[in-house]
Amino acid sequence: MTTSDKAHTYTPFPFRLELFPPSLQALSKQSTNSREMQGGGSGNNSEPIIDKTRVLDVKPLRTLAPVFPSSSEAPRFVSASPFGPHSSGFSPFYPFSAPQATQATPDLNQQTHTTPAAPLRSFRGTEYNGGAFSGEAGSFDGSKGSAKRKTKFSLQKRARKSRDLDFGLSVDDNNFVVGVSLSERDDGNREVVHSIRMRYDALRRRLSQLEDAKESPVGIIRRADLKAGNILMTKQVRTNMRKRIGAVPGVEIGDMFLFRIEMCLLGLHAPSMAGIDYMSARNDLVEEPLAVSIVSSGYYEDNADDKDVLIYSGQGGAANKDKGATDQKLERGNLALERSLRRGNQVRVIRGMKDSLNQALKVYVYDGLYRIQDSWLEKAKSGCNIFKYKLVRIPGQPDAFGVWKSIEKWKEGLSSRAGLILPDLTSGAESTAVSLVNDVDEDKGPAYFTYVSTVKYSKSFKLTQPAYGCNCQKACQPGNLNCSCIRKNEGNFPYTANGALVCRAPMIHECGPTCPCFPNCKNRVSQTGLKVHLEVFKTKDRGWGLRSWDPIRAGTFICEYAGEVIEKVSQGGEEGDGDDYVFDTSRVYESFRWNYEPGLVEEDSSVEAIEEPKVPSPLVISSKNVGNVARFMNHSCYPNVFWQPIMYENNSESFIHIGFFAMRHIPPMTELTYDYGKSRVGEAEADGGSTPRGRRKCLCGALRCQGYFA
DNA sequence: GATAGATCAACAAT
DNA sequence: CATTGTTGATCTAT
Repeated sequence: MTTSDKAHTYTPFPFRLELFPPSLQALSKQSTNSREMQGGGSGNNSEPIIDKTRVLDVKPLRTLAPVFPSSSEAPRFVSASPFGPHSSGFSPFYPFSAPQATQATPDLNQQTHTTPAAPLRSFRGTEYNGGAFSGEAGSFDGSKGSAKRKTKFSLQKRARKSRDLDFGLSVDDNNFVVGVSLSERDDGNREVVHSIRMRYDALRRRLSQLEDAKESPVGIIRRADLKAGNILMTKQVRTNMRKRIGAVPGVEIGDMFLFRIEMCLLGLHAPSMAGIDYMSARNDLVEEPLAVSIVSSGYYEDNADDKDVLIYSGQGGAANKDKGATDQKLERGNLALERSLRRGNQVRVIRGMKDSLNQALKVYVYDGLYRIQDSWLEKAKSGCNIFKYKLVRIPGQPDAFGVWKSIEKWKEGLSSRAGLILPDLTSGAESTAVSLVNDVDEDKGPAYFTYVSTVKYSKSFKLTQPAYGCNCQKACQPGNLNCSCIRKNEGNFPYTANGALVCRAPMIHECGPTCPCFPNCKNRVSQTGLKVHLEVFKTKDRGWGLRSWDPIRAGTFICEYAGEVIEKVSQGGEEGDGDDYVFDTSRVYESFRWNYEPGLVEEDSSVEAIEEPKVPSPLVISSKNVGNVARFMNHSCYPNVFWQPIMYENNSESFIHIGFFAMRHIPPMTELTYDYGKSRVGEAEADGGSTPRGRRKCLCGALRCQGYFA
């Protein structure tokens, strides 16, 4: 097989050769070698050698006659798929040094995917994409300042009006069903993928919230993940339904998932449970199954220690309550993997592992494309035969699972973090250490400041409105409307059982230090300190930034904005004083949609939660001299973190805190960013194209970067 | 009191 | 249309 063979096969997709040019050749050679070696026993590599002589009673897989000449590596039957995986949008990410934008907004850097220029924007207000609520954002164009409040209410009305037609399966004139066009259901892109993911998780959190509030007998298993998935599947809010070999448009290496259903909705891995996804491949000679993706979840005895090599077990044969373990058969997924080995096909690999923050939960990472290099039969612990497949990662792809592995080692102290300056820059002020790292230059740390973990109000800024807490005697129970703290949240417990924020709201009311409920009350999420292991690190061109060693699930509380509440400086030239460390609720922030769509939940047929934050009076916090990790978070026009006002009382006084929450799932080592907003002063100068006076050039790198901020 | 293992209902794909 | 096999939350034992 030669490169030109490939080029010929993939003629419609010229990106293909740009993808992993050196590795393709290298790997082709490898797999050819391994095929040649098959008759002779073990390969010539140094991977774990399995004693094949111990396997009895079963014909070796190798007796299967190859269906195609070995040169037919490139499967013709998929020639119609949009292989340009990240084709157009292929932008490698550099987990340890890249500017945040590369990771946080890789999708927006390129938009030349195969999706036809469908009038996506013309769809009603339920459509939103990632952080930029484009459908609505348009209405903000040119709007200054006060326009925001007005829109907050009109947004509600419009959304409700648009829901008059049944959200069922009917397709409207534009071929859209709930915001996903027909063509996007076949072939996705980054925007659609982000949109579906956010809608899914918002719906899932809302369903969890409703379940939490029900008084259901213990032992009942609640699967909000499946329920949300089922609703979106039924409504056709899904993409990449056309199966394909190779990359899936819109899904990037390193993307993280919490539920199998998420991967079904995105077309990354269709089966909701089975570990092997395959498709029937046909040419003039035969029809045979070929594997397209696998999930290594820990259910079988896989070996997933190596970041580039995965020893994967076939499916079936596992013991369950009705029957004991049996030998696996060479059928379905197992057969597909075997065929893919012969054909040298790429196989997508999703690696599952325990969530470092909660061992009971699982996280999945899309680790890119692998090729199957070998297969054999092996005795499982049960004594039955199981198939084993050796998958090797195609070189040249950005690290994904490898990053997680490295972090594991840093945590265990097996290898130290390169460039570590301080193991804990908070000197114990936070319950979780915050690393200080610079692997970019010689800078030994940010300028001196005093670390505090919460916001400090001076006397004159105390709010004087009457403050009262709840009277709950234990932990506040979701659904208990006798709890005044819950009533203040419109009767909804603001957090799921896992502690994720369900919805944005004008204000979140938590139980305060003087509420009588137990300290383990789940309505104190923002008061229990840092939970994720954060790292302050030197960016290439934007000073210090913040990122996490732990995966962060959408809705997770990250930290609050600590500092000193200050009297708002009269706007004007004075801001040139150089206080870059200011948070100000009165700035103009990009509107975006994060909450669930009520039309998708029976209980919420006509209620729409208002998202825009609302504080009684502008709150300005300076963290220049006194602050916490939040002061290191950089701005992005396409952020992955948002702020949310939170109020709770202490000794009959209410205080507002600014909490930061994850907008979407954030894989480890991805820079955390939020929208700094724009000050209203100088807004009129903002149309000139260049950075207006007093503003700062934005380096976030997002496609929709506005060019400046602050 | 973390933590591993057992249990069980859910449900998309076939 | 019934079957299949794996999942994620919860329960139980250590």
